[in-house]
Amino acid sequence: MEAATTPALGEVTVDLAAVILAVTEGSPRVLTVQGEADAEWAGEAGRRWVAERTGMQLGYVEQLYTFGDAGRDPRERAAGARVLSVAYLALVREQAFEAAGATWRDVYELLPWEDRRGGEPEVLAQAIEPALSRWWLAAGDEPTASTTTLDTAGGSPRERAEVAFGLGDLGWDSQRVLERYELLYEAGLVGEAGRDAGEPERGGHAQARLGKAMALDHRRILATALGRVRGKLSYRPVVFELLPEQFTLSALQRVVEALAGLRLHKQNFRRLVDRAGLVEPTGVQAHTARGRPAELFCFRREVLRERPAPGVGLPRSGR
Amino acid sequence: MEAATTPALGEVTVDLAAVILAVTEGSPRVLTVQGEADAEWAGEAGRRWVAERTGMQLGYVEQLYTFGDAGRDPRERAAGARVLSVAYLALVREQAFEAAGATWRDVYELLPWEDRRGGEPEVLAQAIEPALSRWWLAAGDEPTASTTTLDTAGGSPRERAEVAFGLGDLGWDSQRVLERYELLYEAGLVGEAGRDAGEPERGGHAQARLGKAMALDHRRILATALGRVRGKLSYRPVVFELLPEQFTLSALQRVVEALAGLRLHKQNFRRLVDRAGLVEPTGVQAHTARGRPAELFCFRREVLRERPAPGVGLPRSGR
DNA sequence: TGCTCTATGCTCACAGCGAGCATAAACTGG
DNA sequence: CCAGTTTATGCTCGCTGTGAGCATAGAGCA
Repeated sequence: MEAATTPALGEVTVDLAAVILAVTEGSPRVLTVQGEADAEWAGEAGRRWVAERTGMQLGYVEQLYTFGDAGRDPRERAAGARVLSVAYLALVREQAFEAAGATWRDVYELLPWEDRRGGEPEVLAQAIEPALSRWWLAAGDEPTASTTTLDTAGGSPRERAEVAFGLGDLGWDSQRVLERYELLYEAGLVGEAGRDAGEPERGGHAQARLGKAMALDHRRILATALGRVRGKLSYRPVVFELLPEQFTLSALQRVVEALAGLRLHKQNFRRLVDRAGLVEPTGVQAHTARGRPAELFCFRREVLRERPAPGVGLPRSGR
Repeated sequence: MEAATTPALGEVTVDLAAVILAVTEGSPRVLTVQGEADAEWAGEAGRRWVAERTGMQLGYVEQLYTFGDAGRDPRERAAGARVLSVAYLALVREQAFEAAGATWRDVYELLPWEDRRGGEPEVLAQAIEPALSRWWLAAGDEPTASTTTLDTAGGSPRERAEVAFGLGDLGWDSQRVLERYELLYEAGLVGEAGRDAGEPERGGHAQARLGKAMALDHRRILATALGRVRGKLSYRPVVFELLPEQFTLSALQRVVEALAGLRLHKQNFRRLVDRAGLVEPTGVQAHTARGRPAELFCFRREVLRERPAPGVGLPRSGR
């Protein structure tokens, strides 16, 4: 690591990655766009950049993270340069599945352990817990990397795993998406880990890989994005970027649940968005297939002037 | 802006910026280090990179933001390339003022309107409010830029200013540091604005500039960092990265107050950190100059296993 | 009509937090 | 030694937010 003072000029390649999220039919979907582009992105130029590639009109856009780990892109070896990806997160409204040739992927097919709407997914107890505990036993109990930092819980592989996945009596923190993915990666439980290590494809008896792998480090980027959105839900009105102008409270709740990967208490959810002033009734009834018809609501902009952090506040421990 | 599809290879220069924060003698201080370096930073290599330049041992480090606006660096014109800075935020413990030639600067000399520990600073009512209202009157009431996004409050210059600075009966949100700086920049109230526009230095009768200017967009980066730290305070135990191993609750409170720029209710602060399980008593008394001696406490690591988001939770509206 | 399904209203209990009163333990100058 | 100052620490009151559940409303269907 003596390279720390190496000048970077000309040795770094920069590209852009956009993680576009939508919620369709009750499931979060992702569209990843990556490519070279001008460095400026956050403004209108970035919206156009994506629009050109996907034919979509982006709503909310924010910078997500800049990924630059060594070995994250095979082009590095080819070009002899570090490849840096500046990733952006964008939210778009529910829309046609196949928009202009773009292919949406179900987020929870890529990160199955993140969906707890149907209770704790069996992949956790069946595959993840036993594999992780085998891993931390093998890894020993020395704290990983930087003990200097108080933040990254504990430090020992075991403690990190327990906190990230809420094992034992610890609660599930829906925002720790990246921590979980990185643990699974370190423990070799996701396909990318073996691939990046240059292992051949595993055969039948091998450990089942969790979720579907993605190209490069796209799944890590997706995990970062999902964690970010989940966090943002509780203090910014980002959900409304994913919904049509008017919606029923149930629809709103379904979108929140889809992103959070949690089931929420219905009455309390209504009370929350109502009393927080996030929505206002339109007086119009939705025509529903079954059951009592619901009223349509819309986002109440004034809440931005009233509350410093308007959001839907997920429960602390999802179980 | 047809450049959106321009390939970036070779046209982008990347460097690193580190914003190092400490709290000394009750005031937050900043040390900015910028320079070319290897792209990988987050890990040990980055700590060494800073250690080489400043002789400091970093504690907590996280990636802050990647700055890449056009025109942010004069080298762009020279090199004909966009300059991208990947900025990191680091926290270090209270230490000698002059560490190995590094010069600390008082954060609130750079962003004076952010310090409300002595009540609302007079610069707000005296200079900022009148200048901002002149600005929004001149700017008209058309929503700025992207109305597409529901998030960025309101959109009209006036509403943005009112929300960011908590004008009228709106509350002060200590985290909106960047929003405030950018508004002042847009309104031409900080020195960098005129400089970047190529104006000559203002003479006597000109509008007084707010706070001390910094090179390039360092002050914007600092504002980003301060906002991030303030946010982090409430859900991560980052304060303890700035304090010695053992500390009195008053010392802890002073550091939090320094960062938040707010005065906190003493008894409630004690109750908070105590009942949240953030600290544990050591049984040792501190030898104080005056008043009843205080007990020394230390960070309680177990809290990381008990709470999903351990932090000190600042009040929503500081007034 | 009774059943199912979804929407909506309301209550209870408890935790968290803002504000303030009260006391404790050191030092100071008379 | 006492009164006054200063800082630390303990405790209470009241409001709000939130988790959990009971109950009712309104629509379609057998």
